[in-house]
Amino acid sequence: MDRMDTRRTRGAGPDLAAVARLLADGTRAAFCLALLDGRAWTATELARHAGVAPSTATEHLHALVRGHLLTEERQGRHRYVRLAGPQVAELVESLASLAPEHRPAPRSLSADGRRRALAHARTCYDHLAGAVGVAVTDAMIGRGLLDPAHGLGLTGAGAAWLADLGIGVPPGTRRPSVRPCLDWTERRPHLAGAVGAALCRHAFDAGWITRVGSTRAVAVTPAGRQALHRHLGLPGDLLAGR
Amino acid sequence: MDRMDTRRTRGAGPDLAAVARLLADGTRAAFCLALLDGRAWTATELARHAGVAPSTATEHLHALVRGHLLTEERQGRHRYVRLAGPQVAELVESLASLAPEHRPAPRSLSADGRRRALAHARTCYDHLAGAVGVAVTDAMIGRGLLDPAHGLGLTGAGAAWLADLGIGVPPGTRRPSVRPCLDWTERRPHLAGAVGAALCRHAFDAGWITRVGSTRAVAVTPAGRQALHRHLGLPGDLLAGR
DNA sequence: GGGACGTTTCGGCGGGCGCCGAAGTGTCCC
DNA sequence: GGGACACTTCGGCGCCCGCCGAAACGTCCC
Repeated sequence: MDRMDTRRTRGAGPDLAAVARLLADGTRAAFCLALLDGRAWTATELARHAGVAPSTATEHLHALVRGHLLTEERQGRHRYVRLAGPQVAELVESLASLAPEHRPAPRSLSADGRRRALAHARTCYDHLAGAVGVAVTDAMIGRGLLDPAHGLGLTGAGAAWLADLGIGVPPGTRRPSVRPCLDWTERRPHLAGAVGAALCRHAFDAGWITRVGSTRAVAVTPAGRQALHRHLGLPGDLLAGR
Repeated sequence: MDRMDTRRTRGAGPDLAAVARLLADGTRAAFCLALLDGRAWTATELARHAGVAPSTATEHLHALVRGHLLTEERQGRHRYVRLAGPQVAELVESLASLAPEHRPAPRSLSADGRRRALAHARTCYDHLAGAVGVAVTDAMIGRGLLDPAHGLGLTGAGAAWLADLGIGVPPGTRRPSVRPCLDWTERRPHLAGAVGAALCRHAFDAGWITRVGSTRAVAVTPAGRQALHRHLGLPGDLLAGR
């Protein structure tokens, strides 16, 4: 029997495998995890982040762009890449959530700490996730700012609340203003979409939250605790972390 | 520089890549797509389905079980495997939804037809998805059988409605009785969880829907159209497909 | 123009891994 | 017991592909 015949593994096969193969490499996976912060990175930044030569990074980025997981944007001698969309971010998140690191009974103490920090509060693409993200969403529903009956649509009161905080939501965006996004720790929808992104950006700008090191985990600052208590009635102990 | 140092690709790397690598092979992907019907398959069935030797299938199944994507159950000389849970099914679905086959502007006419059939109605793990699945869920919300305010919880009227149809939902199950599941065609939650599974099973048993060939696509039968119109008020033309 | 720098292309190397067939183990049933 | 059958283990083959460094290309800025 001809060998070529049996080697359909890498060649034809279901298209599903082609997408998975893009994320099956440690370096490309590291790129996507880094890009999960929603920002655009240059090729060199990603190369240094993952610890590979620039030429290697170029090849990986080509593959990811060709596979429609990333979009690129050239500016002068720089090449910026970002995740191609929320679906890609969700895919990366759900892959990570099935990894051994996030399975019950974690191995090491440091891994456990990392896991808990991420479960508490983190960015998911461009909005807040984790226990804090879910708590914020629940509080907004409880105060009538979001309408759970219409896919977490923004109510009139919600729009006023945002305006009151000085949070503007770009109206021209194609994305639905709010969109539920399942959380891997809570398995419950939380606030994504344009509103979620705007809220998250404001929380960073106003110093409510800060990034923990260079990870996706975030910490709620004392000012953030105060603000979230005043504006949403969230209890201080929930936001204290741990 | 030592070569071992730079070869962290396959070895260490982010755990995300390890999960993706399990689905990055055409044969393993074919296994998971087949298992997406929610049933348990034997190793030999899967081997024949994917066109590989039994020994090859064994190795793949070991990898998938070790990676917690599949669970196994030995019965006599048979080894049954099934997807490890709804999260895995969702992962496989979202990988497939990002594959070129499901991207806008499909290539061939046959691929287009397949795509449309799947978009219309299909099984997703153990419940209904596609336009029909979403329509059923919407109708149930509209009739007060599901409560969108509590994560698509079953209302009292909903429980009575199910009982009236003779649909029993196993109470001992750990899974939440209803659970939203995002649809790749509609990008909207539809009815999953124990209730979704029971409803889907009943629809098959009562002859409301039938499988199209050996794919995951399903067709609504004339009897099914009648039943869905009577019990949920769904219009006949929506269910006619195409 | 010329140097600095971000990015790309290309060759070459080497390990990982998916494939098979043959032989071995366990289960079922006559 | 003995044969059929589902599954597993093992050895070997060969391709895929990720890695690098060197050199080329573009852009920017002095």
